[in-house]
Amino acid sequence: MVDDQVIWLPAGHAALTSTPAAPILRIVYKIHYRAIGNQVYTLVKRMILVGELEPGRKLVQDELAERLGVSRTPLLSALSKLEKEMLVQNVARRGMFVRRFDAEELVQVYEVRLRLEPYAARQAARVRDDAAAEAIVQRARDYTDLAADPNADMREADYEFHMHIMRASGNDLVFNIGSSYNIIAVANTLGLMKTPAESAREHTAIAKAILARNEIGAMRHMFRHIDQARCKILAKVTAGTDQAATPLLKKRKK
Amino acid sequence: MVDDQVIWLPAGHAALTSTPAAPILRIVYKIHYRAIGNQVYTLVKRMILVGELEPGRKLVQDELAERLGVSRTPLLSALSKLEKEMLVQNVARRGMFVRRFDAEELVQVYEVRLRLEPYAARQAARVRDDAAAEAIVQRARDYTDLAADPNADMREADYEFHMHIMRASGNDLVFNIGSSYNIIAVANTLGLMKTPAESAREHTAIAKAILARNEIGAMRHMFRHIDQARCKILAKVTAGTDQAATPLLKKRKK
DNA sequence: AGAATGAATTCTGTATACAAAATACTTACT
DNA sequence: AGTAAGTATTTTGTATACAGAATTCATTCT
Repeated sequence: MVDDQVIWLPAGHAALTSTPAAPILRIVYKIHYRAIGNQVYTLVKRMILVGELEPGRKLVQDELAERLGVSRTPLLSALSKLEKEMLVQNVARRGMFVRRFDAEELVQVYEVRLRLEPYAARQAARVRDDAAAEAIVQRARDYTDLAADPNADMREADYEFHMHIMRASGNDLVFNIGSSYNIIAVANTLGLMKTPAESAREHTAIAKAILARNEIGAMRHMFRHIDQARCKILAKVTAGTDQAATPLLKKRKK
Repeated sequence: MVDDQVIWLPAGHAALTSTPAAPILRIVYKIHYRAIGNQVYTLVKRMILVGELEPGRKLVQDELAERLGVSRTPLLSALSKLEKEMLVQNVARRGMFVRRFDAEELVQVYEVRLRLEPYAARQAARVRDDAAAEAIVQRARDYTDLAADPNADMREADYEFHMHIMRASGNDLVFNIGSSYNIIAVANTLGLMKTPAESAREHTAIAKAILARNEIGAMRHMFRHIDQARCKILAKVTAGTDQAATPLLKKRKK
């Protein structure tokens, strides 16, 4: 169920993936069979997120199907899912287009993240097992390492860190929502909201709190982490508008 | 984008639905064309939510396609979307099954609702226009009226009330998540957590706050409304641990 | 009779086919 | 030459076809 949401690190997530749990109890000895449709879904999703299929681009079905070496049938299933994820938009009788996100939508994504991710962090701190905690700490380290390189693309590392926490929360719905929609924010480089170094510090603090089973700390750190980025986006969006940015928490002034 | 998520009251929601916004600027004079695939999606979703297709039931593609009078191709797209919504589960090479939600998953749904809906109510109170406010108040009235009948099925009215608020919040993503994951409908699968009269009172309070542009009040009322139901479910879950509280009615036929 | 084996059937996953809509291209006309 | 009409081509939306896996049924063997 949680499967096939993974984009950047299939290997890393594979370990986290739960088995399909057939409605009929029966031990399945077979090697994991993965329908072409799902592979196509994952591939196209990656192509979009990586930017190989840029926003606004029309996805000609024959062309894309041939490129992937499959027929249009599994491609259609994949595109249907992507449409539900708002990554792709179907215009009747005209075709599928890679969606273009504007700043306002980005704000909405951040509003949702602001509600869900602090909860996820708190839950992760509460219910995490050692493996999950270690994985999160490792992702924070990875992010920090990568942040040293000023030219590095931080999106993958950011995605991994946040998704691991949602996964560790034990709330599959949150993880599912995250992998379906959170990526949107990641995929959209409206410019970095913070310096990588800044984010790296925050990631480390969050990871530490989860490791220490510090529920409130994990929640607060996560909240601030997201709220700050949200405010920066809001500022950009409402540059000329009266709609005031409403920080739910005052920024700390140093 | 927000289209085709609607289950119970297509007419009511149709007015709320935004037009597709084609990537290519062009005025479309044509009458709204609705792909069979989307209709199939809506129909199957309704069949599942209404219980016509009960949890655990295998969806034989030929059978279902014939019943709907379409081929398997649009059905597959629909099922792909429903799979993403977790309403349906695909078991490789065995088929699609209507998912069964256990109590634990219900708790997860409530945890998510508890984070998103108070925010939605607050936003609705802030940005609502008069039409939206009136619609919400009306839904609260409808709910109250229906609650007078002790045998009434409250689910539709509940769904309508909550979805209208999410829609009025102006955050399409929240609305999308709500309708995608059937958050409301699913949350009610174990039966309503409160008496209809109790809920009716709370709905009225929420609607009133939104009408009065009382942001904090709307948020608080909504929070309490959901939190109480969540607590009751939690109680059920923890209480039922000794006694296997999973009513699995196996239906084997033929 | 009951288990085991194998054939027949059903059903999924995927490819291909086809009609109608949309788009691109030609040609005729002013 | 520039525009409009008409024709050809592409592309979508949907149906049908088909191979092989899963399931059921029939048959044989003990």
